[in-house]
Amino acid sequence: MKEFIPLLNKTKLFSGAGDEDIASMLDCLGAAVRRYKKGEYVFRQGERARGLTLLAEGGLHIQKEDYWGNLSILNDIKPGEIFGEAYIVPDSGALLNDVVATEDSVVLSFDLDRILSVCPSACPFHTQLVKNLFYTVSARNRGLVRKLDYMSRRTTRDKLLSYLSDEAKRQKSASFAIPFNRQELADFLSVDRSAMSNELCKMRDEGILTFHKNEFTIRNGKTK
Amino acid sequence: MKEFIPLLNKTKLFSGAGDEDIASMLDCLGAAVRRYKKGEYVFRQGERARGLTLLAEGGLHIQKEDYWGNLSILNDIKPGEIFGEAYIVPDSGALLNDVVATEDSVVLSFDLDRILSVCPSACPFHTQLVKNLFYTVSARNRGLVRKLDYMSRRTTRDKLLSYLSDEAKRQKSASFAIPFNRQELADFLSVDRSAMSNELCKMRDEGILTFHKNEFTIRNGKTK
DNA sequence: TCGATTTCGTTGTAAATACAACAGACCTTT
DNA sequence: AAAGGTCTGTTGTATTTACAACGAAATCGA
Repeated sequence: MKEFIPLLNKTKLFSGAGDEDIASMLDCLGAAVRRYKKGEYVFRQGERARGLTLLAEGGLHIQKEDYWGNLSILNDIKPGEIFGEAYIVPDSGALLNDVVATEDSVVLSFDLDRILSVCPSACPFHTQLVKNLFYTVSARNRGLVRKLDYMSRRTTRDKLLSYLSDEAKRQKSASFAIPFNRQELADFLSVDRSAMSNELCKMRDEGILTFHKNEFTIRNGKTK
Repeated sequence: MKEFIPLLNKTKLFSGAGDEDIASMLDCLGAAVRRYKKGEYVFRQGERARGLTLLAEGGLHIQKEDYWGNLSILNDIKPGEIFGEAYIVPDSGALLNDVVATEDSVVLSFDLDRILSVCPSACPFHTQLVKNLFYTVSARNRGLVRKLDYMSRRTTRDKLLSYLSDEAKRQKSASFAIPFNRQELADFLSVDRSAMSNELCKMRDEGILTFHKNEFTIRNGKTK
């Protein structure tokens, strides 16, 4: 378990913690390691969350598939990020989404009940952990609002531009990679893949942007 | 200020607090009262949040208007609910949305800095407050995910059905009122008002639902 | 290296949506 | 009661999108 300390040191959840803090938290919170092959489900819609979970290695998609097979991708999770954090409170109900490994992944899970209950003697960092958790949930909240902003655009082009320009701003570069292939991007923005592909090529021909696979470059300071 | 204690007693934020707890919190957190006429802005996009805010009376919409005048309604706030809670953490950046009073409203605001910093001696309830705050942000988080679920539907009909059936489930009744008129509902679901009105009437003619103004009834246990 | 699979772009058609314009119902105010 | 305004439903048209099908390119695995 100690092999994860260097990683955890860089996460927002353990921000401000020393190695010895993290070691005692891993123990106090009953951390467990799970490994998933690409394509395997970490959680399924309708389940109860089993605790706070953190991605150590690999990649995940938070997504949902309806009865007709339509896939909708809510979010992309990268190493060091937590997920399912909105379900660690009582009465949060069943999970609304599936969580799927997009590559071979390692997941750490922490005991549900011990996180929000105080154990001041054993874990001096516990207070800070709750605060960090709050920061993280707030950040997720703002991220969801940004996604709603993309989705509220009426046309595929506007959805694409708002997402891509936001991503450029977030990565502080006009050139950036996105964590989706074309089909996944379409499922993320809830549009048709072929229509989206068409629109991307039109924008490329108009000189608005260039791309190669999942690498995009926005031209002319188009940041709206 | 004490006139708000009965209201605050019923809010999730002060859940578990006694009257004396609330009174000392109001003092400790530097609560201030602001009043807004219908149509006035409580916050504007791009501002920095001034603190944690709670709606005491009236109604608010969290919304956004783009350069072309297209309105997008993110959320509806009712008395007892807090808003802007995702911005009380450091480095949260500027507000992404406007907050507008949909009727004459009374808003309580609490001091930003004192909420997450511990003041154990003065406020025995402070620890519980942070926990309640965390619960509330988590609940908001899940609400945003639900909204993303409506918005990810491809057709106006599916957007309407997912929203209305979800609202029926939430209000635990096949008959329920929504906090929007037609134009606002369209701006909430990001669809055209006339097309939406058309679709509503078609569904009524097909026997899927009935409505009168903002009162809807879903028939035949249609809850998908 | 070769074959199989996945990804991506392209096209055509049917369906759904946005937009504009308008009429009637309803509400408020005087 | 009348006038003015708002809200809602309706219709027609232009635009946009979804859907299906296919070929080429890239990727993967043996």
